[in-house]
Amino acid sequence: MSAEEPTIAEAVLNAGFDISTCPVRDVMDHIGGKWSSLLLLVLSTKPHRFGELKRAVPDISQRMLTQTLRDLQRDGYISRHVFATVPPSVEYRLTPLGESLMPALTALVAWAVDNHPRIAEARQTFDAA
Amino acid sequence: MSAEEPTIAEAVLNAGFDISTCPVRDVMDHIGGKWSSLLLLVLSTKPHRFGELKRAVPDISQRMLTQTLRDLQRDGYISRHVFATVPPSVEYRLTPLGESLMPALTALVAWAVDNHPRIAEARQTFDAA
DNA sequence: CAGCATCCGTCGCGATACTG
DNA sequence: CAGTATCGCGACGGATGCTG
Repeated sequence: MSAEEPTIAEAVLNAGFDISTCPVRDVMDHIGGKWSSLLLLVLSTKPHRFGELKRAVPDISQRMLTQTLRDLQRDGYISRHVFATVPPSVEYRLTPLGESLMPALTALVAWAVDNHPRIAEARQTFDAA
Repeated sequence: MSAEEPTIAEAVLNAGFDISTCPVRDVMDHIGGKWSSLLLLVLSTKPHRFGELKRAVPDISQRMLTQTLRDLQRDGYISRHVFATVPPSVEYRLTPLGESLMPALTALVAWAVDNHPRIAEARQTFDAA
């Protein structure tokens, strides 16, 4: 049964991918957002407060930070803890589910770092024509 | 030097991530597109012609198929081979660079398949409140 | 400090029609 | 068969100002 075992790609493809049930779309469409992966990466080092996240990702707007954090929370990647202090503070941290995603995500990031020069080169070559 | 070795996340974060140089953004922003990962997945099984890709991903528009393929080609993930037959046929296949990406990408896909139920559950819980 | 509300521009993406 | 061209909408996302 090992000789003709379908690859992961084949398995997913053969399952068909209706937009409502396809895990690839459901997951990729969310962590593929403009800020999601970056925020997950930041939170993977340690829990952060709202302001810390804003400073860690300088060019994110307050609006998108709030919205992206809520989306990540909704999907169960991160948790939100409110401390009723004065002034108030809110801490965000990865959930176990979020942590379980990190190996795969960092693998992709590591690939990106390694192959970034090659991509830049490919782009130059393509644009030259 | 192994005790305090920075993680991949820390390394990327400490390097700062200007929008022009950050590999995470540069790569994620592209393969995070609506169709990119799906097409790469399809092409990872074997080379496909334009029409085959269209049938393999039924709900993609011709416009987005053309555009996404061109973007993937520009970044060096796939190559395009024209056969001057009648009628004409064009074959797309992964480049070595594209193939080198697949392990990391399929790892993410595998995670998505495994944890899809958990995400759906998290969403339900969140939306209930 | 940690948001929410509003306005507004950009662009991703689909639908349709046309071409070599 | 494998595209290109044009149109249009809706979502994404930035800037600004207000609140508990």
